[in-house]
Amino acid sequence: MSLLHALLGLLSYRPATGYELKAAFEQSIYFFWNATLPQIYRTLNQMRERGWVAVTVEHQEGRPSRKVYRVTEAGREELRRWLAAPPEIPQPRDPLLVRVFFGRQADPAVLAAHLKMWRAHYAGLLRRYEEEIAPLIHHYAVLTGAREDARYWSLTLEFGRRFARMAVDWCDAALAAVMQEDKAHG
Amino acid sequence: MSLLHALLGLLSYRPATGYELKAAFEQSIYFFWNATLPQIYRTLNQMRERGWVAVTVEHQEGRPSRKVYRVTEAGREELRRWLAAPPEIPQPRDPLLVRVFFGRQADPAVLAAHLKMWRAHYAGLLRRYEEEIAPLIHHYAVLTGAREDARYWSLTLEFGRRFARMAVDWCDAALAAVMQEDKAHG
DNA sequence: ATATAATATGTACATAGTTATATATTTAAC
DNA sequence: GTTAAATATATAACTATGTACATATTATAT
Repeated sequence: MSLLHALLGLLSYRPATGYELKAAFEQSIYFFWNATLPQIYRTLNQMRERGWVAVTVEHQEGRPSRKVYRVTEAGREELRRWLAAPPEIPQPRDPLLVRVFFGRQADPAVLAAHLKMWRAHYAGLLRRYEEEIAPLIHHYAVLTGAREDARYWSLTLEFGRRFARMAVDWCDAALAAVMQEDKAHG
Repeated sequence: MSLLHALLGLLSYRPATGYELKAAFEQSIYFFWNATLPQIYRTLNQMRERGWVAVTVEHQEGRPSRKVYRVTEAGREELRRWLAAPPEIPQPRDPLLVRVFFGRQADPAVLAAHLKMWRAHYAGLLRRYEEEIAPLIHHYAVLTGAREDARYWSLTLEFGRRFARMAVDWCDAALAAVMQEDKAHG
């Protein structure tokens, strides 16, 4: 299960609470894996049951206690084992492509609007990669001295960039085709 | 729910059994959505409960009966409604990218092996698109006269082609980076 | 003749993921 | 001073998906 191992991986950098892990996700793993808070808390419980993380409850006067999770040696072993296991090929699932597939039965103008919205999302993602994520990786690499790690983070960022660029380009081509259809038959 | 509407879409071409729908999936929708047989049967039951499909049981002597599903007028309306609804942006989930992200903690040689396996998958998919899926679309378009539909099918095929090509290219770049790492520190 | 694969329809169980809700504190804005 | 947003930790209920198993027929290969 990738979520469990993604959490194990993040905790291998430093101990954290469930909430902090969710925040860490949103700046990194989010782009190729994500989880909601309830899912993270449930998975952390599973990890504790298996002895892969240990919990320290930090009591604070008059405030709810923080549950800080840290990876155990068994957890580090499990992470290494998982990293060496052959990767599963993901099953892509995209509702837009289903809509395009059956596009003949839809209004071309509506389909074009869908494509424009979808294109805007990936164009925005591309901008975010350049302006937010790339500097963030550099910042972390310099600040924490994780230069070796940063090389691998950059590889996944590069995947995101290429995917978003591909999505925008395909969308332009699809939009041209759909709008031609609209003119001819609408 | 995209699965339900993908089934509705496939049934809009012609009536079919659950088994036939699974086979149809594997030649088309499979590349951007898929479902197992149990899931298809369960969803067909839901669709029947909502009045979107009607079932004809074809009894055959000494053989188990075929349950042929056909879309109702209410079902066609639901499909049109769904096609016009704004598309959800999918959350990408790829275990390989999680492994690359934490790649610093793995053996570079093992990571390279993962990337090679992943690359081979997308290279094979690209070949399959050219040699199997593209001719299949042409075949269907000519045979059934669904030339208008075929344009939309081709748009989704083009997405698959571009994605696979991007995946192969990124993999080559990532492999070069990882193997350099292996030489330097392995 | 025998075995295997393909056709055909499911149930039961397990896993994964999302949405809604509850609670309480701290910080910033008005 | 009050309100709203962000921080922080969850539980419950629901939806979606996947794996294993059960059953029976037909066609094909050996």
